Amino acid sequence: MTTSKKPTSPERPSLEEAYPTTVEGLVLEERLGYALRRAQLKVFKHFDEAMREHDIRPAQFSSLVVIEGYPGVTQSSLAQTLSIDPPRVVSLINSLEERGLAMRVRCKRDRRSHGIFLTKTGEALVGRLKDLAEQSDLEATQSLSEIERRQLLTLLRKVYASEEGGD
Amino acid sequence: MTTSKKPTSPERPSLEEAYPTTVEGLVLEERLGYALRRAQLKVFKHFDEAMREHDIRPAQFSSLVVIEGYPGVTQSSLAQTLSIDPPRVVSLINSLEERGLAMRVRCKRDRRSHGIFLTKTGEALVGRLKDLAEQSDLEATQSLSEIERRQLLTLLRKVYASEEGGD
DNA sequence: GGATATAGTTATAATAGGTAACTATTTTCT
DNA sequence: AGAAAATAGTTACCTATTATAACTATATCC
Repeated sequence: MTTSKKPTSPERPSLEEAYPTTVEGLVLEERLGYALRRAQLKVFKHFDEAMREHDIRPAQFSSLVVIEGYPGVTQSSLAQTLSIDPPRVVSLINSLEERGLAMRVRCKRDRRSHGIFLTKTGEALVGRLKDLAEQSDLEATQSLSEIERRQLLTLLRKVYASEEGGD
Repeated sequence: MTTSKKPTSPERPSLEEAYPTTVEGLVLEERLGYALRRAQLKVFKHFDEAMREHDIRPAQFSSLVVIEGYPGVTQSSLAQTLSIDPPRVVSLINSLEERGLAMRVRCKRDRRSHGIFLTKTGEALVGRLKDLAEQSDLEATQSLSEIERRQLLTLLRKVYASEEGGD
């Protein structure tokens, strides 16, 4: 209906009164999804900076950490753990393998699946990366006290851990 | 160095002992960035479902809400408020305009800039969308008490509001 | 042993997000 | 006033992320 496409303000909008260049989100600030996205944006920005030297992206880091904790983990297992889908794992592991950080080992029992292992370089690197990530998190959340940071982590885990209907 | 590309486990990895299909994140669970991403994934999934009927994406919703709060807001102002860059705003407003939800009005004072306004349909829709978003947030965070939800929001805002070095 | 399921892969497409360069207008400075 | 610089928006382009569908090779089930 074309009649509904009129501007809501009477006839001539009050553009003479310009708003400051940045306005507050108002209702938006009450939205959890929005707050999450903004906070994540900030934390990831710090993370990127911290990892730039090693050219490691978030998903690569997560993979490395899981592989370290579970040497020989399968790709499907990794996919489920990280909540990403199989094709994504392929390119992820490819990139790690190309850089000599991890490698696939064909499983003897079930030759369809691969176990993934860190190389020596991979193992050395992931140790360093964990420190950098830790420090990056702290910097990104400087505005929080240690208690608040812990609280935040707990609350976030409580949110995503309850996979009710899900994937 | 090729010598470093050997698997860390002795010679034959213990693939015989397969891990369960989903393993825990271990160190990963201590990472704020990871927790944020996972929580955001979940909340956004709910949001998508809630908005599917109206085919509205998160950025479109945010824009609509800001425009509603500040009728006549300029595109650059919107960009700064939502922390996105100008080209992104263009396609965003284009999509809203094409669907008859918002419209650009050239500013008489400074004819370089446009004020953005909701149409009548846009205004009607955003009211409905805000309810849906609110409900979606509640569903996505069912595992939290009302107090915890409030706490989480406060902590998240505290994180992203402190724009220290950044944009 | 043939149907079915699974692990991984490939190809492909949609989308988000970001940079650089361009147009139109306004402001600044001499 | 007029040239130079700045600003708002746009366009074109490029990259990374993520999801989907189809394919292969193995393994399991009846």
